[in-house]
Amino acid sequence: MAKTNVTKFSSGQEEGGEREVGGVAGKRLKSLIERVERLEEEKSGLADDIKEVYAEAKGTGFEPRIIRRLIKLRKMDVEKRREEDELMELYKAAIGMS
Amino acid sequence: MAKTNVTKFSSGQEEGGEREVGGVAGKRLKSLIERVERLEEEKSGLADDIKEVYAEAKGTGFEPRIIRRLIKLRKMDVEKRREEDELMELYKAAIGMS
Amino acid sequence: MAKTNVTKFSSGQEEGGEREVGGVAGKRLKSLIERVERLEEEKSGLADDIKEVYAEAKGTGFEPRIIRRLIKLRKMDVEKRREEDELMELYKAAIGMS
Amino acid sequence: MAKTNVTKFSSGQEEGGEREVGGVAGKRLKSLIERVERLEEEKSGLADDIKEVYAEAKGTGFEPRIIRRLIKLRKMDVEKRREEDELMELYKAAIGMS
DNA sequence: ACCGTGGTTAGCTTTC
DNA sequence: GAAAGCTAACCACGGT
Repeated sequence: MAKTNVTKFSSGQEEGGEREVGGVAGKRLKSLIERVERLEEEKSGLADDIKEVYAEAKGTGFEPRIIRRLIKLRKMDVEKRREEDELMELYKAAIGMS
Repeated sequence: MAKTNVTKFSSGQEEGGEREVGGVAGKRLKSLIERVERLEEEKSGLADDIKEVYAEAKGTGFEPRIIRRLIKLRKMDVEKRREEDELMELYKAAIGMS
Repeated sequence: MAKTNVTKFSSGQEEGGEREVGGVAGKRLKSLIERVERLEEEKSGLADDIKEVYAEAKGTGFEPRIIRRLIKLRKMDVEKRREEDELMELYKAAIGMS
Repeated sequence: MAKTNVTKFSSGQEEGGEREVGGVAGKRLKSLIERVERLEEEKSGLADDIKEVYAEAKGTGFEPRIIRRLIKLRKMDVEKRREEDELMELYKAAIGMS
């Protein structure tokens, strides 16, 4: 392992920000954490959107369970096709056609 | 149960589109499915982004495992604070301070 | 929760066996642990067998990667069929044919 | 690379069996695949058995989570001891005590 | 309100 | 040592 960046970093939320324990590493870590948190927020927003769609579907008489199954099946189709393509690539590579 | 909307819907991908089994319901179902699929695609895009951030973190010497734990902790703190705030509001309302 | 079975139980391996902390619960817990451990041993034995088969395959000129892909594809077929059947059941249930 | 054995092999399940693409290699490949599949089936059977044990444990008031941790601990102990033994053998060999 | 199930995520093993 | 595939823990949802 090259660098280790072992950084003491308080887990509390002292408003106003980090004391310079760990120096620049602290800043960097904080930035990483905030990026992840932001992305996760967006992600869970989308999860909520999806739930809304299912709720709406249910409201108009479509069973969410069935829709879920259909979507799963379609996804499996896509994956199967992709998998087949990859296998084909493997074959080609094996016989020197890559 | 009011409406049931049971619609046979082929899971294959015949380009050109659905035969009119289910009529207008088929259209509606298809639309629902596509909305969900689109949202899930975006969602999994974000998941990939998050992975990239962790990869980058690792590349600069931060252990993803630790970062994950920090984020979890921060999330718990946030939720705890939110709950406390809600409780506080409740109390205020109870004593006519709202 | 009915029973809780909170049992102090030493994690060390004093040959000769457990002192009766927890009484009968200790015996029971030990038995459960040993059953799981035995099953996991068998399981990892099978994993080794599988590895051997791949090694043998490789030794006779078959690429393990390709075999893995083939097996995966076959498995996907099986799962897809199962999934389709379940969807069908769901449909039947939805229209009261269950 | 000595032999390559690249064999086109249909992933579908046409009952009645393989056309003779690849000849004897096809037979051999099929046999390999089936051996692996059989072993994996057994393996996943054992995984199910393990789940059952945990379910039973839970039913009688033991928390699976705790049992898992105990088992992990015990495994680590065993491995640690084995490593120590190996090291000991090494030392013995080094000083001519083997 | 709880249980069971299904889906997601993280950690581990193996491969290249 | 990096990348992928696999497995197992966790979490959230739907059903009872």
